[in-house]
Amino acid sequence: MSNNEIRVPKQKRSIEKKNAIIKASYDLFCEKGYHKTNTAEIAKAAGVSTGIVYNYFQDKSDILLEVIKLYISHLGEQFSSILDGPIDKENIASMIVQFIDTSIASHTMNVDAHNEFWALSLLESDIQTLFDQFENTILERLREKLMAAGFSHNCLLEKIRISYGIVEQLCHDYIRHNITDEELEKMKSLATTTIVGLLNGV
Amino acid sequence: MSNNEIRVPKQKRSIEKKNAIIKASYDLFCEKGYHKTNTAEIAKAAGVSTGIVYNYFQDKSDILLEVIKLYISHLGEQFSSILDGPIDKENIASMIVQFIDTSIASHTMNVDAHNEFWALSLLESDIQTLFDQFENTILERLREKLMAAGFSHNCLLEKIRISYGIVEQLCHDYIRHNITDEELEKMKSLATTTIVGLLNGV
Amino acid sequence: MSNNEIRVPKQKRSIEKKNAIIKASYDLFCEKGYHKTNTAEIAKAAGVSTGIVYNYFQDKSDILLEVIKLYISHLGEQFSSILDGPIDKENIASMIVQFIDTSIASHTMNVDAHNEFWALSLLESDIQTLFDQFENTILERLREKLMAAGFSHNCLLEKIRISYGIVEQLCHDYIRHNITDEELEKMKSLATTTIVGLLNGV
Amino acid sequence: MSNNEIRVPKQKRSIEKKNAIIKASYDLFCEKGYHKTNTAEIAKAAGVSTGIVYNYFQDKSDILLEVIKLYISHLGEQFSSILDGPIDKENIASMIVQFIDTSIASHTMNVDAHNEFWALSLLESDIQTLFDQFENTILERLREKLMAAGFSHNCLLEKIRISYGIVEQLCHDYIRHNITDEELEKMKSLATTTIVGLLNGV
DNA sequence: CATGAATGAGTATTCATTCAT
DNA sequence: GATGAATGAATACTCATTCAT
Repeated sequence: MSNNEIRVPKQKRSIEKKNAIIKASYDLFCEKGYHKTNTAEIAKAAGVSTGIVYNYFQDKSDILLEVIKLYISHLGEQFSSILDGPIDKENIASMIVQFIDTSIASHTMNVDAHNEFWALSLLESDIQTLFDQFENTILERLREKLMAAGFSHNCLLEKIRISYGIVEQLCHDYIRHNITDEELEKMKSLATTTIVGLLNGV
Repeated sequence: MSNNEIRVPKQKRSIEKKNAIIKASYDLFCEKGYHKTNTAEIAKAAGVSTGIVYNYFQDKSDILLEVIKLYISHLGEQFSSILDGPIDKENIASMIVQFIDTSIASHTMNVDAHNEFWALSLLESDIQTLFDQFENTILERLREKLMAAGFSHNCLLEKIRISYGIVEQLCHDYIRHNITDEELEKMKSLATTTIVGLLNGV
Repeated sequence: MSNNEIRVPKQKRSIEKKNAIIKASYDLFCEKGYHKTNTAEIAKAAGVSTGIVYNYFQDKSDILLEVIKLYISHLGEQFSSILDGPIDKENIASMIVQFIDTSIASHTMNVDAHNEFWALSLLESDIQTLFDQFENTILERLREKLMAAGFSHNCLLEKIRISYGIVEQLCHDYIRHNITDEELEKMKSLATTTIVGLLNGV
Repeated sequence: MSNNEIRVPKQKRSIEKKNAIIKASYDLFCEKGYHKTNTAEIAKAAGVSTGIVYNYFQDKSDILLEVIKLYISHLGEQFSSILDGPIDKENIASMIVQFIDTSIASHTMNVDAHNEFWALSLLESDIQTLFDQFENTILERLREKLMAAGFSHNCLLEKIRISYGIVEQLCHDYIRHNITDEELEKMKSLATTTIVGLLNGV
């Protein structure tokens, strides 16, 4: 009741400290998992006392939320070059290859983060919402890009969702090592062809 | 660690007791989640003492493993009618629709179980392996079926993996309520067409 | 939610253990006060583990409630000889003297317990209720006794309440050392006379 | 312990600040209780920084002591009209009624303050001493008044102590709602008669 | 085999007090 | 003097696992 007054740090030092806590938590959650990381460890890794953590965060799950936001912003950055760049209807295949490669890189770069945060998103609706919003934003931006590039408006969002599923499955199979490199190449090729066909279809 | 003498129950009563524990755990994990269910609750729900649980299971995570196996066997049963039945190359579209509907039903029937166990699979490699094996088995059986039905062997497994991703994404979007029923119908239609094209493609 | 199942111990060993916890808590609360006694100390003093405490008690304040009940039962016992014995209208004065002496002895015997538990009764309504019930019971039993002894029914309970106040003040003054022994004797004498007059009055 | 240099504020602003802290604490202690009020809340309510509190007070319990003094001075004021006014031996009954009414009003006005501070007085000897001194002062002043009004010197202080106990019990019963309004009236009447008799007695 | 009482390590959070600025 | 960010010790309660009976 009384101590709900979480500081919104405006001073540079405070912001740095809050970010240090988020960063330290991010690393620990990836390394040990959220549930197996305790607040004392977070404070120590961030170079602060245990008490001060609660000046910046409501509770431990509040830290998690910020960590997830950080993770999602990383994801966003990785796709920004594609989403911000121009799309040419003629070169759509190369753009899809680029998207696939970026997705694979993004998943591979930090498998632990992906697994941990994705798992937590399935368990906590707050986090689920964040991921859903992110996914929707990305897909919507893609839709606008593709519309601008002259692709048919017909069922465009649905086509993009299906395409997104194809790419996700590809990443999933790759990360889990269910497939060989040879298979991956075949899948990439098939995926690209399929998506191109889908987008160009009626 | 030293007490590895977990009984493999052969007596009928023992087997029933072990199954009761697994069933009770399954229900509780779906209802409350694995982490929020404690062993005392499991024992009580199964109608046994807390101590006896450790005669049948190494530890709590060992119970989880059995529960996951049960869940996976449920999943397998749901797809068995499709996988056991005949596949006709001409009617492939209707078979795909059936597969999609079964997948959606399977996910929808117990969203909690799906979320909970899927999340745990991301966090524990033992469980991940079980799911991977299941996925591989299903996809392999599909491949054999499709080969028998006369589909081109060329990249067939890769095509199936991509198709599987399309269906999973569809289920995901449906469960998360990101899409309307109208969108769902469009996606089902698109998905079917795309998969048919994929399987019939070069 | 799930662990509200506080055992009501029926086995002899369990009852002994529960009583050991209550007794140890009683002593510690008197010695250090309720707030400055932690659950680890209670468990240690009772010769049990910290965890088992929560098999018998809901939480720490639940222990306090039982301790208060024990204290009140002690108080009750100390007055039982007076409340159970016969009262003769002619010898009412000596009975009052006896009551005063018992009250003083009761307060003096364990000043710490009196102060601690009385203070807590002012801060927690649960405890206040227990004390109020005790006071009401005692006064009611006195009323019945006095009625049986032939005292006027008129305003009898009110007279008893006032008399009770006189005795309490006396104990209070004695314990706080506000008064000398000489004063005490004078007050006892005055109190007795006043109460006798009150009870015999119209 | 080493920093005993608590400032005795002489500047007007300092005194105001100290008083603001005391006043804010008084209100908070009544509202939430001493233990459930933290120093950050006190500082905020007083409009000062948390650090400055320790320039004026040794520690938190030192604030409490000042708050108790304030409370006691409030109590004193409430009785001053009676203690300062003239007492006529003939009209002693009405003066007693007035005293009773003032006592009840005083207790009723802020039951929380009464309970909280009275409880703390039982737990802390410093506070106990303050209350004892107050009680002794009041009773002594009453004694002087009554002597001046011509009442017998014989056992006068003892008579007053007993009378005081009667009034306190009355307030206690009233606050705890153990008694009905009808009972209260009877008790007030009986109390007055008893006290008058006591003071006029040998 | 079976019981369920007992263990005790583990953890998020609070808050009086200090101290760099 | 004044600030309020920072400290870190303290504590109730949980729960997987064990073991005496």
